[in-house]
Amino acid sequence: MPKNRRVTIADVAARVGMTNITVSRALNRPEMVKAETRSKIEAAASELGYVPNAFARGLKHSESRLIGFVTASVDNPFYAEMIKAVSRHAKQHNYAILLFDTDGEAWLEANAIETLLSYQAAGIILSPISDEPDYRPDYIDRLHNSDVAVVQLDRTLYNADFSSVVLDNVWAGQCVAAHLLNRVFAETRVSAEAPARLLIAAGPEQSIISRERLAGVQTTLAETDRGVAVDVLWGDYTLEPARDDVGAYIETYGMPGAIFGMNQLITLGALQAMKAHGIAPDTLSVISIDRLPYLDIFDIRVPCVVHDGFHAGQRALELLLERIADPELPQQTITVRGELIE
Amino acid sequence: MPKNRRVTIADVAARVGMTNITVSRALNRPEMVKAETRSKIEAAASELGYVPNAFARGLKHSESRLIGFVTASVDNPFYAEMIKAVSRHAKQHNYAILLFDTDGEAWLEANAIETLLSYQAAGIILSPISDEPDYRPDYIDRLHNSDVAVVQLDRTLYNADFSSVVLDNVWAGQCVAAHLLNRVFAETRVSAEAPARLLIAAGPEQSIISRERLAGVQTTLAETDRGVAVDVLWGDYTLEPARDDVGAYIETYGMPGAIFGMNQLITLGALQAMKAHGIAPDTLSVISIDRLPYLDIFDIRVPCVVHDGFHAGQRALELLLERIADPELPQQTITVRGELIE
DNA sequence: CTGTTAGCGCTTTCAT
DNA sequence: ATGAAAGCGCTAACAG
Repeated sequence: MPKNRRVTIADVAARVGMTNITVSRALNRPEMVKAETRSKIEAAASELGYVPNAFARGLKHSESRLIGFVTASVDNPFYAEMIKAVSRHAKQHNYAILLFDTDGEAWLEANAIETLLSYQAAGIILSPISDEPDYRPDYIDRLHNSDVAVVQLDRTLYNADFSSVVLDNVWAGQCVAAHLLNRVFAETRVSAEAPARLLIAAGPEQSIISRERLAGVQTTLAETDRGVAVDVLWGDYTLEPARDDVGAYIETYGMPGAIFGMNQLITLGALQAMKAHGIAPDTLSVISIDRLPYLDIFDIRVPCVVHDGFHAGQRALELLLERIADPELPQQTITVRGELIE
Repeated sequence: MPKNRRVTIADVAARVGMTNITVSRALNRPEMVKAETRSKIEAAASELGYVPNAFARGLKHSESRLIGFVTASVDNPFYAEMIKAVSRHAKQHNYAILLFDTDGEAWLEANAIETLLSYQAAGIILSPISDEPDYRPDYIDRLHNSDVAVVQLDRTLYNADFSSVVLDNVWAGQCVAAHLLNRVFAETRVSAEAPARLLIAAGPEQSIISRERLAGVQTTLAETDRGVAVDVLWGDYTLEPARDDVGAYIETYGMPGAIFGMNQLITLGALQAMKAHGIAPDTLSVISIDRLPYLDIFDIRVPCVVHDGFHAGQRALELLLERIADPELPQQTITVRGELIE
């Protein structure tokens, strides 16, 4: 059986002996049509299996009910959580989500933006591949010149004038340092010769997020007279380099007083390195940003600063909807503060 | 500064003193246009910031480059992996992904399908909220009557005639049973009075997937003369009921010989229940389907049958593309077999 | 190689 | 309360 030609509004109209426009109205502005006509039309529509054509409608209005979500990694659990939040709230407002996983590639990110523009996306939630100052993609201007609403999420483009929902990274660093001072370096006294060492496994050296987290740690440490020396290993927010570099560090300098992993994957890398060097997790204090899921079931406690991804995603969508409703609104930045979980 | 009206093909045409169609051709069929004209047009297009209107194009062709991905849980890591695979391969073929998280709600699933139909989606990858025989959503017929390609992924609708990529659930069950016979119940002898007990924490009682996994276990156990009694706790693939029911079971019947959790969350629930009852993970053998990530770092070994979500997603997209290319192709079922990881 | 015409499906005028 | 006509932006089909 060959598939039937698509049912249009005209087919429905013919069926009930009316014209297109009446059908259109019956379906979209029911109050403008006599109740009797309307129910005839509705019956005919569902009988024929009428489905409105989103393209025709979009072309007419030159606006769409599409929101783009652009991220470097759908499979990062923190992003998955944010996607879930965005998706859930978007559909409450009758928007659908176009999802782009850029895989960390600049050209895929540029493509994604281009595609969203061509679909007249009402808004874009953008978590770019990099927050480093020298990443200045060409699409920034096109975005500014178009009338899409844009909200950056978690990562932001350096100096780009868009709204954003970001984490309070300085605070997260302070939190980590405060916890370490209380628990791990509590005994430490000023001692220039053999200072206590804190090893920080960070993201990229130019990443603003990493630098803020580091700055948070340093300011809090500087407020005390405890002589804690900080060693930083720059990485890229993935597991492998963190594992290798922490391993190399331990071989060269021995065990530090504590290790701070700047995200989930980095921390897991550090823990793997420790395991490879026969260091049990409870011998060496490890602290993280982002939760290491379900470890509590096994009585492994890695304290961490946890951010509510669901909340962040929801706020981003709210910001986006506000800007869609009123494009003249000033850009806003919302900061989401994490919480230390022991 | 007010946003400029959208740049159309006509604006570009005016700029270079040509007509629409030439511009259209220069952009889409470069070989049909004189090289010189083409480069003038390309220059003008990029200068004006021309972006093709996907709606106009879609309306014209009555086809879109959109693929729908409908799932009950974006935040399930197994699905996240499949989404990543689908997304990566879709963009290689110039398709974008419309993502719908149905949150386990039938009406949201129906909405998602409706929306995809209205966007003339070229194809839909569908992982429905339930594979139980009494879940027969209305949209099945609409899907059959339309010309969207549909591939079911992981979960399938009972008796719906769509292609699908599913896991080899019977085999997974057999694998689990074989492993238990080798390692845990190796010593067990026929003993009608006090048989060894295997506790299975399953999904919904009517779920085909759960029943297949169970059937796999039972056939393999039946091939031996080891007297292993199987107790099944039906649940819903989430953590909490598994945790509570396993806890209650342990209180009533004491510790079983082994526990088999039918997915990641169920197994985690079982492990939580064990912890609550002071049973260390290495005292009681636990086996799972789906990997419990990163536990090896902590020397916790929960053997599991692991399925390659990335591969499954990729196969699903391939199947979909084949059907988009040739809608007359017969429906196919691809079975992905897991692997036991100790 | 380039232009004219027409139409995809829908909805916004402006009538009736 | 309903209808006629026009057009959103783009591209087949058919000239030239």
